[in-house]
Amino acid sequence: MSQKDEFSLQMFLPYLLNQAAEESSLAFQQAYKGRYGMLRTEWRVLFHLGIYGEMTATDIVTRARIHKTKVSRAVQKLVDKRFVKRERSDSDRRQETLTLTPAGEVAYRELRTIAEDYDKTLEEGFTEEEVRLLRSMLKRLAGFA
Amino acid sequence: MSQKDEFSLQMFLPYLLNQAAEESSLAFQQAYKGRYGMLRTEWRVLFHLGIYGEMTATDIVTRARIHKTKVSRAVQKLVDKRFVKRERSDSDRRQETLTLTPAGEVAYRELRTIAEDYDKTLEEGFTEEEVRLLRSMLKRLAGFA
DNA sequence: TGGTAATAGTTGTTTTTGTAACTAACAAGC
DNA sequence: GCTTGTTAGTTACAAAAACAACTATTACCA
Repeated sequence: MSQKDEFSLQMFLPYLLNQAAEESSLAFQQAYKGRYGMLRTEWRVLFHLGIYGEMTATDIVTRARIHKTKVSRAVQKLVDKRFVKRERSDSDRRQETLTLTPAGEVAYRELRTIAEDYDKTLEEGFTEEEVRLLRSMLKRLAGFA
Repeated sequence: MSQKDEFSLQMFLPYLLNQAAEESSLAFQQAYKGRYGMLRTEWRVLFHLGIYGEMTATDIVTRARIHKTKVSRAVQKLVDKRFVKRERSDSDRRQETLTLTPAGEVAYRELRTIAEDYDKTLEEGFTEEEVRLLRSMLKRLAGFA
């Protein structure tokens, strides 16, 4: 299968980023899907609550850049799984404050440990400096910087 | 919104990679979706044929790591758009050889130019050496290396 | 050569996502 | 205090993805 055209998909950053993101997400997906039957948005919501504590759905929308319908559905599923407690706020009865239940805390901590360990295996073979630079470039490409 | 937990999502490579991939894909999506009404799998198939020339659907499945049902449906849409010609192979009548039509070549070349230009804007602000390292790390994370 | 397995690709069904429209609560101005 | 606009979150419907089952053809091998 020789090249007809000298352009390479592996030179195209959006393509390369997507492939790297998909490949590197596979093993972690086993964890949250396999153990807890979660979808991608669900573990992200769980982690946001685990990391930042009490948040509203809109806080998560803003911070994680997930569409509000996806957040709404993920929260509903996490509530069904008894991982998240949802309470209408007294000061503004439109919004609801979300917090992890004890079971949610346990799930978060287990998944966080898996995430940390897995991240270390991804870093294997690269130097600390390389990883530091990779993260900083990715943050900028992601628009975090 | 202070941190309750010292773990950071921005330190977790799968998350960071996904955010960077999504953000960096947005602008290019405008091009293939807006101009040609294509989906992600469609431009990828188009590019594979543009780059490598004649291929079978399975070749694309293997090389692009896209599930065969997605490839099958993307090919169908590209055939409907008159961008791809599909022919049963004589040597093995199970497989079909795919090639770009002249209109497909035109679309490919236009999108490739947009891709190249866009890639350059993504690289802005980084040194050549940084970009080289980024690509090499992403290739390894993607399992290309 | 005839039977079983493997491969190429498609189709049908179920989940998940995307988009728009919706309800409920609050805010602001007059 | 009414009207208009905005915000928080949900729901309904359409589009797309995931997964499994299917047809047709070829390969293997006893």
